[in-house]
Amino acid sequence: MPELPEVETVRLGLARHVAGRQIQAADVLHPRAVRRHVAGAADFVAAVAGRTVTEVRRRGKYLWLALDSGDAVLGHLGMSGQMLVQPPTAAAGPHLRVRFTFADGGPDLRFVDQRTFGGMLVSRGGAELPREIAHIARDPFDPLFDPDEVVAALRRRRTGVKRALLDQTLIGGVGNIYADESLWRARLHGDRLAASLSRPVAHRLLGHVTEVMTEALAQGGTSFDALYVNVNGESGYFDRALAVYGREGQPCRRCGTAVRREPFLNRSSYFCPRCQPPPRRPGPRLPGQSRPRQRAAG
DNA sequence: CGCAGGCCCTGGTAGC
DNA sequence: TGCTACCAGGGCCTGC
Repeated sequence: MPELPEVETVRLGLARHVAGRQIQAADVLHPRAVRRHVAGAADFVAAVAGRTVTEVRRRGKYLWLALDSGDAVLGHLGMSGQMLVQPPTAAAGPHLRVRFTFADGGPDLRFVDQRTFGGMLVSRGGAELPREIAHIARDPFDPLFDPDEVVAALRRRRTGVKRALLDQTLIGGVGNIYADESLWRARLHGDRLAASLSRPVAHRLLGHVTEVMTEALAQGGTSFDALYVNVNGESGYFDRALAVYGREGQPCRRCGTAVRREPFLNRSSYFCPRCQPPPRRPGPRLPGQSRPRQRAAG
């Protein structure tokens, strides 16, 4: 699933293959792909036609093409989105949602998204930073990312530390995979109350977050070639390096204890029950804490 | 305002 | 074989 390292890999690919080129036209093949462009698909298309891509930028899991008009084509890959650079003659796959052709007659940019959680919009005047994502916090790859500030904010949260890590208004770019991996490295259970972490422990956790995503980016960077801007939907080459995510029942790489999977926010958390002991709960159950599977009412 | 949880969506797969 | 249920899950939205 595309998290920060994967999105940054895509950004690098787009910067290489799309920056500096003039868009000839855009074609929206599925309305849901531009559902967040409230002015509609026709307006989206009109806003990009004839514009030149000046830069490709990113914050957290969002990325955008800065245009010479001052606008931006803002995109999010969701769970299954891909930005593919393909020859205009390449056949359209079943999940092609938006296609951009270029005035130079070179490769198209194609937004392909099976599950349609992703999408695009044109942000007016958003070339520098789209206002639509002003609430997204800086991510660890951002030069202005301030660990002290994030640690302070984290320690103000009265919720589980994993929930806090996934909150994009606190820290950008962390998803389920890297949250679990970071917590394993820090030997912390995700249900630990964020506010209960000491300042040094919180700093150490943040260091692991940065470290694991940096390592993943280094792996992701190896896996795209000239005409294919990699996302590949899966975890990429980094999946073989994962310590806990997706490894239910397999031995912890540190202590050999079987990795456990538990329901978490209608998805899963993976952790080592020995290295990452669940917090004791003397009082009422912590909200958001893992609990046995419950069926939704209805 | 902080926080919890529902919902959106589809293809692959497990189970019956 | 064909059906159902489940799974992946980021972010927006609502409600408390």
